[in-house]
Amino acid sequence: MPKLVDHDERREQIVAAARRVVASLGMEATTVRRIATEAGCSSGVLHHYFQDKDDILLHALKSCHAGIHERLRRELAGLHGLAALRAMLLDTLPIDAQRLAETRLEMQFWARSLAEPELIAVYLHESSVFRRAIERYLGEALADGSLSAFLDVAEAAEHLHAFVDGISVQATLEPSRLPADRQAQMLDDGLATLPR
Amino acid sequence: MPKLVDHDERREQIVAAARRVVASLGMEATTVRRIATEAGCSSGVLHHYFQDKDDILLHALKSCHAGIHERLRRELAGLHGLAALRAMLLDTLPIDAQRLAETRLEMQFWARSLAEPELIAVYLHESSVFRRAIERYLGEALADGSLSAFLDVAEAAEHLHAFVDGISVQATLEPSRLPADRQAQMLDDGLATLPR
Amino acid sequence: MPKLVDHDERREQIVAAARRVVASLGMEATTVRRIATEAGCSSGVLHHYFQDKDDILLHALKSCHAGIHERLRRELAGLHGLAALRAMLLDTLPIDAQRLAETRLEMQFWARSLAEPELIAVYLHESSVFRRAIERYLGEALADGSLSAFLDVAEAAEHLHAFVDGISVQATLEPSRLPADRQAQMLDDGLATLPR
Amino acid sequence: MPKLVDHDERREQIVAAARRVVASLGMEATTVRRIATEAGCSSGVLHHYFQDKDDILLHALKSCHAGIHERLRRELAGLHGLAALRAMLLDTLPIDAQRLAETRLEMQFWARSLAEPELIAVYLHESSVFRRAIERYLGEALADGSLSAFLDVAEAAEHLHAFVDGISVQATLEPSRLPADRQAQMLDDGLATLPR
DNA sequence: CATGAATGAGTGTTCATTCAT
DNA sequence: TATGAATGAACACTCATTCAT
Repeated sequence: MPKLVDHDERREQIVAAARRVVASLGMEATTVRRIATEAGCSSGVLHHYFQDKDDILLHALKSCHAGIHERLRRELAGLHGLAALRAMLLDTLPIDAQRLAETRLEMQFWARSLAEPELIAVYLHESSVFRRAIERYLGEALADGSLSAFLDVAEAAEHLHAFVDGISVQATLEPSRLPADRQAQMLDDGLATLPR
Repeated sequence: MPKLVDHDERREQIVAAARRVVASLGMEATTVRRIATEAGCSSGVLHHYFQDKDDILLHALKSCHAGIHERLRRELAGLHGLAALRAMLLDTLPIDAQRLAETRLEMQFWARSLAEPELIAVYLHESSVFRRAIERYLGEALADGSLSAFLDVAEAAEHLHAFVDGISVQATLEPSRLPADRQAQMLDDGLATLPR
Repeated sequence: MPKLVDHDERREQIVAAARRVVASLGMEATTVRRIATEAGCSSGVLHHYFQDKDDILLHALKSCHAGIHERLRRELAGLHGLAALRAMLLDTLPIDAQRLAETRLEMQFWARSLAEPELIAVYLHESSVFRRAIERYLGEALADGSLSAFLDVAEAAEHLHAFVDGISVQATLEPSRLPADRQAQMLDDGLATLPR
Repeated sequence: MPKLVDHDERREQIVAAARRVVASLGMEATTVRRIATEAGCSSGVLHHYFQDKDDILLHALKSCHAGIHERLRRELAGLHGLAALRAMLLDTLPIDAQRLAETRLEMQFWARSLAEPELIAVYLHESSVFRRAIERYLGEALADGSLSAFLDVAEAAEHLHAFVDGISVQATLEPSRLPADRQAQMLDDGLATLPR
């Protein structure tokens, strides 16, 4: 009988380690050896589970996205319209250590994406999914009368997307200036500009 | 002191080369040799003018900021209030090749900043200056009556800053979706939410 | 002892796989894992049957030799003198896919032998056996009068050995220039120079 | 002023080191570091002069060929016909330490060539040049009457080429059995079979 | 000042080998 | 006996930096 290892679990461990390293040390300081150390294994083992370093990093990014989706699924259960919209947008902001790590990782990949078409495709897909979710909740808000029927949903989604990305950037680069409550306040103010 | 002039000129050449390399190829592909090649000199010469690679990159970032400030000084001459505000914010968006390069460079440094305190200090200062400029123009708009006296200037500046940063991120990662006129439209829509 | 049969059979499978890999991909591309894959088993199992990689390769070489001997035994049955000599020499030339693979493998081991005494011993033994066989058939040819009594058998054997090795090298490195019939023609021409 | 280094001379030093390493230790034990050590420099410097390891090895092979050609040019000056032919063929045999090293290197590349099209092209060219030289000298021998007019020059060249390659292989794998005088004797015996 | 050759630590990756299961 | 996960040394190669010229 072979050594019993849950292949998928092991991959997850490595990917989680990669996420931690990228988020905390940045992309430039992220080496295969450091990921291995963080994962508590030797460097060679990473090549049993991933093709190469890029493969690990790509999975780290996708894992981050998947984690966010999973969390959203739980948190948005039963929510609709503006309530769902606010919850979702707030959830993507770096309002705690976990989310800050996610945004830091995302920003590392933004930089890398600008030189790597494969990565930018991942971002574009994610971005599109995110905007469609915003549009859905805006649509619900329109339907239940909490927003004005004259609202251009697509445009508003675009605005909100840019807005929360901007907040994320600044709250990540200068966490002390934009603590969680400041971010939430900004978000609520932004949502308040939507026509009722 | 003619030598000194040459000296500064040479530094500028190198810094400009570094800016081009970082903006076009990304931080990871930016090597001292490539900067030297782009600058049309040998790799060794860079260490006569800069302490090390980090020093070059730091100056590249500052040079980018200085260039923007210089441009703003020219473009905003004679402008006040909302007109100045719009012009300034529009000027930071990636609406043409030059500004796109600047944003690409900035985003590369965002990622690097997250692991380098010295770089983040540069960002924080720049960010603060930018926000104060926004506040000044908002103040002028308040004074000339084009904006409601109830506007919280600091808060609005924060919002606008985040908003244009968000637009920048998305227009840089997905230029086809957010061409110049879309960006301008978004900016104008954003400004339109300010209370009159 | 049924286990023993399995044991030897398994060894043969591995050795045969090793021969295929070395002959087709060359020594440098021959890894334990590739041999295992080719043999249809895991990489770890190879160490149950062989001490290490060198041991596998050594057996691959010996197996190749044994296969040739076995084939010669069948093909030379009933043949004597010049007929046997011609058949044997022709049999070692890369005149078909099987023999080409054998020569390719042999050449891979030549290179490796130059740095490994243990391998060169195998070659020397094989070489000596081969030359003695040539001498035996030359002796028979002398005895039956098909060759001149003045022939120096040992010297002629040396010549023929070198000659067929040379043909093998060239036919292996440039198969298109020396197809099977060309090789046979060269061999016959070479044999024709023996004094009658 | 830059450090004065004769670029071509440095390349030659490295190539010479590579030749020594390949010839003495074999291809498998030939690492970039070992070549660097043998050349008396650091491993990084090799990449200033060559693209990669393959490039170094390719140049080592070509350098070996060039060296042989240069030597032949000197040794064959003024020689014609059979005398030139004998001198040339003898020169390629591993009759001394220098030529043995050359043959050992060549055999390392034979093995490697079987998996690398680029290398085999080098061999094929060299092989063709060599055979044409043999044909030229045979033609001269025909013309001056030292060989029979019925000789098939192309075929004889092919034979001689194979023959000296075969002698080389055996003298390299078993130097004690085929010392220089034995090789010379075999070559002369082989030449003696040419029709007068 | 300028050059670019040289260094050597560090990178991603491969691989024979070991060993818990 | 068989597995294949794990190890870690070794590899080719890159690169910021140094320095003799």
